[in-house]
Amino acid sequence: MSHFRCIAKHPTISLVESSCTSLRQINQVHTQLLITGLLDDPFLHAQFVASIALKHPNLLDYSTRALDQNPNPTVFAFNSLIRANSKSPNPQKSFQLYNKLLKSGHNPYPDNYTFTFLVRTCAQLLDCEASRAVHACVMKRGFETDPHVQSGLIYMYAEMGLLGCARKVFDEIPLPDLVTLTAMVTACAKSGHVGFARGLFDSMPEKDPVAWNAMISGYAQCGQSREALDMFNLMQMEGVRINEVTLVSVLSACSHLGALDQGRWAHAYIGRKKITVTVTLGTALIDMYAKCGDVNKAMEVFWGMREKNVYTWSSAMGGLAMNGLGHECLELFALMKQERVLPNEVTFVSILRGCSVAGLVEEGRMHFYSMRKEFGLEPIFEHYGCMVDLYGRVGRLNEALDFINKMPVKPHAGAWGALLNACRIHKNTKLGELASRKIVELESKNHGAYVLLSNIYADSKNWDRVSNVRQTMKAKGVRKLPGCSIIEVNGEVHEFVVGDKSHPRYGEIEAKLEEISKRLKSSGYVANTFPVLFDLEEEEKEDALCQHSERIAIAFGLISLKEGVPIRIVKNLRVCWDCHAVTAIISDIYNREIIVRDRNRFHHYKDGACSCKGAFSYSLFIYPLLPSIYYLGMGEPLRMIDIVQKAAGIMVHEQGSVLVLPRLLFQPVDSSPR
DNA sequence: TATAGGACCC
Repeated sequence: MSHFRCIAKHPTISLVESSCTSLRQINQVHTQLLITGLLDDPFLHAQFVASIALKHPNLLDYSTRALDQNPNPTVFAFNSLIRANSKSPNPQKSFQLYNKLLKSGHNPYPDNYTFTFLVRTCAQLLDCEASRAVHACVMKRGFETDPHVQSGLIYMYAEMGLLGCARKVFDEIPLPDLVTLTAMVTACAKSGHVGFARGLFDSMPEKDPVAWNAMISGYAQCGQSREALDMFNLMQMEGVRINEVTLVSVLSACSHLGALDQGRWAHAYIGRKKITVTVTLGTALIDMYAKCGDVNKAMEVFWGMREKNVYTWSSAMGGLAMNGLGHECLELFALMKQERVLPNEVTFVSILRGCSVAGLVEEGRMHFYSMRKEFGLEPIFEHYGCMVDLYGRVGRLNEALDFINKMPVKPHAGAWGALLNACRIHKNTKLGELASRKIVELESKNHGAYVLLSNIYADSKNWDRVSNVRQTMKAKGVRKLPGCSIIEVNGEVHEFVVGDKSHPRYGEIEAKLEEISKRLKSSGYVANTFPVLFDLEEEEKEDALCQHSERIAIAFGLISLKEGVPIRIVKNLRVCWDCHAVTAIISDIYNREIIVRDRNRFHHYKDGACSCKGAFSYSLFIYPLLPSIYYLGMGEPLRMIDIVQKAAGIMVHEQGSVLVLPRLLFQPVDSSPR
């Protein structure tokens, strides 16, 4: 049998890897190998075990059993199984395999590979004790000088948040090489010390694509998306080879920034360089397009993908829900079930959000209960929050409260937040007080809870209490996050904060803001001076001219983008009511499409209307009045300009009686994604 | 066989 050692892979093994997709086919090959006695060869046996373990992670039991079918399994066979298990839902099993390896007596001893995989298991489990034990074994067996083991240990400690330990391993390496340096760069970035990671990266005498990718994904994961893109540009300038991993990180950064141009460029690059669109890369593309507001393109990518997994489906469904297309999201779920792709927890978050934006309470309930019954998935906080939102938004406040009280886990701030928001919409002061008290108990610095509560008091003209809330906030040092908007112009990302005057073109921006203000006035717009909406950003306004970050960004978009090019803005907070109204009017008077992504959804403004419909009121920290007036007394959208004037009238005269209309009246303004 | 390894909800 020794001749098998001379060839890279036995043809039968190649068969397992390439064409065996079903258990039945693998069984056939397996039987063949058993009958012919080929499995008695330890080398071939190891190849067989390894190929099943790594290519078919869902058949781990099968490959584990196959390990026993050779009396002298090699350490390679053990290592492959340990590796496969470290990535599985039950990583502990790799420890059992390690014990088995130690007990198997004769030739196989753990080697450096064994430990690089065991270390991954520890990182997966976040088990400090196991980590220390594994590190001790590494020392005992003398592998502490192996660069791969070293970098594995660095990775392990970083994953556990023990950067000090990672550092210690690193410092003991006399001459760190590319691999260990890269591991340390990753460790620093993962622990949030991305600046330090960069310093280390810059000090590296040589850098390969892996090192560059580590740095880019480090920035992307720390939320420093702009730096990630800068790094990517630098990487290109240096002529470093760009691969799939690079592009996934880049697309992820684009998603966070809403940098559609850069994302499109990356997509075109993939096409130009004929890079294979794998499931991961395709999913990253879908996510990018959806989060940049181009849901049509996201779906185009989705339909074009041959292979789709649960990530792909969840991503597309989440994108549809986020863009207000709840019915389409549910349709997609039906299709997903038809294709027999098993949903996971994340899929259900998308489904429930879809139900929420479409106002489908019963359907949402049905899906929520089917999670456990049909799919054995335990609901997590997000799902409970979605359910409270589902009941609350249509005014079924008691059911929402009931739902919270019956939660098998301690209700989190998000669940109470959804209720509080519903109380604001439906003017339930008493329940609103309860909800906000609960939130503050859980998160004493949750500014959203204070803002919403004060809005509820303001609705009932209880000004004393409004100022009480404001005082409490001051006393407790609760501050609102500064609003910040970004806009991409010619592939460059510009960032504006409230009252920002730092931009080099601020002079032009200011002139544009004044012009906008004038044109708004002449179109009949009355500036939002209603005391009803207590908006903390109000305090930060510097003059009569609205200085909210998205307005500055819009003004900049108007002066710097060609006519007809949609203005795309990404905001870190929710858009406020006034900006929402104003943006719609700007879209009309400047005949410009404006797309704003706020904290968790999209607003597509066109010809004076916004696509968000009722979805404007979503969870915590929102200004939910608009949708109620949006469709007032009509089956179809009013022009924004009318709405604003109407709203002004209504709000001035009848603050307490703005009606929330049944969701059935909401007509989609958007086109269908397909 | 290993270092980067990424995508869906947060």
